Amino acid sequence: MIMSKDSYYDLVFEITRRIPAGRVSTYGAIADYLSLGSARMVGWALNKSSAHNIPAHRVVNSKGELSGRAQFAAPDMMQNKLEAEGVEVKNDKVVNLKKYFWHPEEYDE
DNA sequence: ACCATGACTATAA
DNA sequence: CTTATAGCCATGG
Repeated sequence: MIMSKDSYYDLVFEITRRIPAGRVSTYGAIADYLSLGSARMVGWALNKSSAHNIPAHRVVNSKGELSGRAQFAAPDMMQNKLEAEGVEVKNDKVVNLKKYFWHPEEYDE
C-alpha cells in the first residue's frame, strides 16, 4: 500500500535542506513555520532522516544545545560538522545562537 | 482506546 | 546545575 500523501516528514526534510552551511535553526522555528503544532514532530522526523541526505546537524533545540548528537553515527559528529562549517560549539551547545540562527522565512535563493 | 516514549519548549522551585 | 509540571503529538506495543 502506498500512503504517499504529503507527510510532514518531507516538509521537515525540505526545510532542513535549506539551512545554509554555517547557520543553524531550531525544532521550534521549523515546527512553527510548518504549523506542525509541536517541535517534537520535527525531532521525530529528523530521527528518520538518517537514510536521506539531510544536514540534520544544523538543527538544535531552543537553547542551542546539540540535543540530537547521540542519534548520529558518532556522538561527536554533529559538533564536528558544525565546527567544520564555522559554527562555534562549546560544551555541546552553539555559542551565540542568535548569531547563527536561521529562520525558514529567510530562505533566499 | 490506553499507555509509554521521545533529536521539544516554557516556567517554576 | 537538577527536578518537576504542563502542553505538545506521532508512533508503536
